[in-house]
Amino acid sequence: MSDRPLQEPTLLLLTALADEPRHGYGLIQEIDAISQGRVRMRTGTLYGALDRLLQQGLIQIEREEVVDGRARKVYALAEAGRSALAAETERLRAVVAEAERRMAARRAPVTRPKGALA
Amino acid sequence: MSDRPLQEPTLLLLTALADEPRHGYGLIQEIDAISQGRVRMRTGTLYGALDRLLQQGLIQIEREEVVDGRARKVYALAEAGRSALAAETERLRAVVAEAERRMAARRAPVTRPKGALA
DNA sequence: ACAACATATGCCGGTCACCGATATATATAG
DNA sequence: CTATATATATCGGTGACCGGCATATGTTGT
Repeated sequence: MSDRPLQEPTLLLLTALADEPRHGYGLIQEIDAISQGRVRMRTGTLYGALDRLLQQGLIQIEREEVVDGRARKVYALAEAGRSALAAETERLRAVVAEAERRMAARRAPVTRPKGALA
Repeated sequence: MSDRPLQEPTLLLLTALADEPRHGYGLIQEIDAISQGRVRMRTGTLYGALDRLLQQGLIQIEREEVVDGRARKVYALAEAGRSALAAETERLRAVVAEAERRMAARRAPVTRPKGALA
C-alpha cells in the first residue's frame, strides 16, 4: 500500500463507486456526469486503474454479467476503499480550507508602495 | 498550459505561497507544518516543481537575498497561480462534496437486511 | 446493405510529476 | 572537528495517466 495521495482520476473512480457498484464503461459515463463533462476518462486509465485498485484491495469484482450480448464486470468499493476514500476526502477538505484561509489572509502582492520593506 | 489537475505536492506549494512569499527551504518547512508533519517534501520534488511553476507563470521570483551568508530565492504566487489555486480548491470542494454525498447515500453492500430497498 | 455510432473490455508505448539519492556550501552547536 | 540545520540544485528511476489501437456486439441512419 502506497500511502501516497490519490490522484484525480482514481479519486473520481472511488467516488463513482461510493453509492453503488458499477461496471467499467458505466464508470466512464458516471465520471463524465459527476464532473459535468470536464473529465473524460480514457479506457487506458480506467482499466489500468481498476487492475491496480483490485490489487490494492480498494475495490472488488462484485459479479460478472452479460447484458445484450455484451460481457460486463461489475466493480464494488471494498471496505478498505471506503475508508481510503473517507480519509482522502478528509485530507482534501483540510487542504482546501487551509488554501482558502491563506488566500484570504494574504499580504500585499507584487505591486507595492515605495516605502515597503525589503 | 496543461489544464490537468494539480497534484498534491504542487497544490501544497501554491497553498504555502498563498499568504506570503517564501523561499525554497522555507516552503519545505511550511508544508511540513501545514500537513502536521505528514508531508515532507523532497528537494527533488521542490526545485523541479518550482522550475515548472515558474515556466507556467503560476509563480515568480520576487527577489533574491543573502541571509547569514546563505543565498535565497524568494518565490511569490503570480496572478495566474492565484486563480489556478482558487479554481483548484473550488473543483476539489465539489469532488469532496460529491464523494461524501455518495458515501452517505450508498446502497447496502454485500450483506443487506432483508427488507432493504433495491 | 452498409456506415456510423454507442456499448464494452483490454493492451501498449510514451510522457511527466514525484521520489530518493547525491552534491555543494555556509553557519551553528556539541 | 564533526554533526546538524540552512539552502540550492541535479540525476536516475518509478508509476499513474494519456492517446492510440484492437476487438466485438447492438442500434440507428441512409
